[in-house]
Amino acid sequence: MKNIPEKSKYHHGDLRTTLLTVAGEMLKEGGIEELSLRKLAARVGVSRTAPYHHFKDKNALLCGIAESGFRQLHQMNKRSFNDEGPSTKEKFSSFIHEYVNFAKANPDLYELMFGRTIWKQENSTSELRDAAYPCFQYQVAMTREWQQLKLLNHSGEESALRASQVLWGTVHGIAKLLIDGIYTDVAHVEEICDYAVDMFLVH
Amino acid sequence: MKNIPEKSKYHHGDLRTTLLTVAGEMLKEGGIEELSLRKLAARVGVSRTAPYHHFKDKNALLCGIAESGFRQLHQMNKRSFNDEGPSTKEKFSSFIHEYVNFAKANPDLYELMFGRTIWKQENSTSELRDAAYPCFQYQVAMTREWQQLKLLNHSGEESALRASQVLWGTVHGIAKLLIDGIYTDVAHVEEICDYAVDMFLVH
DNA sequence: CGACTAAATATGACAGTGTCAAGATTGATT
DNA sequence: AATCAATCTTGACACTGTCATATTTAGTCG
Repeated sequence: MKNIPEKSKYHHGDLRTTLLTVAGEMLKEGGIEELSLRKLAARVGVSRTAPYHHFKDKNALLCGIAESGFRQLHQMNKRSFNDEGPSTKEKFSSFIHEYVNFAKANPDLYELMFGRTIWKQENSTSELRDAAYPCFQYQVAMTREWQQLKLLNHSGEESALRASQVLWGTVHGIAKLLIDGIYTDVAHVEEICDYAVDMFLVH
Repeated sequence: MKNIPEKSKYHHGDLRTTLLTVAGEMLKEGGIEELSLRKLAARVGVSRTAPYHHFKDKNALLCGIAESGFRQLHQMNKRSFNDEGPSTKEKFSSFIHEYVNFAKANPDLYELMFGRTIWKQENSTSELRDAAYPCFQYQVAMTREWQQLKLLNHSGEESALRASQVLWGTVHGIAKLLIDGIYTDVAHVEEICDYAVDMFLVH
């Protein structure tokens, strides 16, 4: 059993978790560009290379942070979708709003989760993919149900995968435009989301 | 003395343009992470700090590259929208497809154009904004026309701005998910775009 | 309990980055 | 012909990620 040491200075005991936590804090404070391994190590009170015994490289650490982000997002979607209270239509609207608001509330985490940094050219850890793919698939499952209930505007043959790719594209795009600073009127996010919902619903 | 074979010229003559061109090439070849000022300078055959007489810093150079990207994109939209041949519905479909294919064909340029690198925290040059904003506004104008022709699915009060924000969000999101390596099936882009078009059209 | 091993941490080093300060060279203007 | 501002170079600095190597500690086994 590992007990959290209080005075032991050489061996930290729980460095991996601490690194992830503190790195998450730094991400929230100063964005990805302020997050360097050296600053992180200094803040945790450890040498510059100590993190390398818990993460293969910086990319692996970033994957670790993103991993927890995907678990959060997945859980948020599940909780919302399984809520017995609201109607299906309301839950569809909630999905759009909550997704965008998640990105708005955690801009740097979202940026990391979906940025090319960790996804491009085989950078993604298998652990990251294990957290992300179920999250993606859940969105397809939700879309399938909305589709079967004839909620979504569409003609021709239905495809839950294609529809979810479009829906996801929409929320992702809106979120990205917001947090990258291109949409400057953050105040109108809800209006944009409402409009998106209205454009997708069948009338 | 220092005699560079062929033509030894201390003053380059057109360094600013050359830097933008070569930087664009390097961006296309190895992505943004391979584009460093020092490598650029070396490739152009100039000292590391020479670029600083033409661009305030690296960010200004990146803004310059993105600038031409926005002019390209704007022109593409204009040409497509003013084409007399196809129907309005077909032009709406073209917009979606062409936008996503532009991003697919120039992934790193697109990434740069819409990335937080140049937009976040007052990084954007005024010249960049002068190129980008008209491009954005043109998309609103196109959307307004589609809306007035009752092409787009929607109930309630219409807003060209809101609709264009949603449409733009959709194409931007699909493009981003593609070029960031999250959608791995690049082969199905056209299908996704077709599906998006179908979801937005009124039936 | 002591010895040994493997895990965890530290130090030094290296190549790479953006960018500033100060000096060198040049083309154009006076 | 002399001057001057624009242009380019060299040197330097503080960062960064990461490797090789040495040091310390925790856990295990005899």
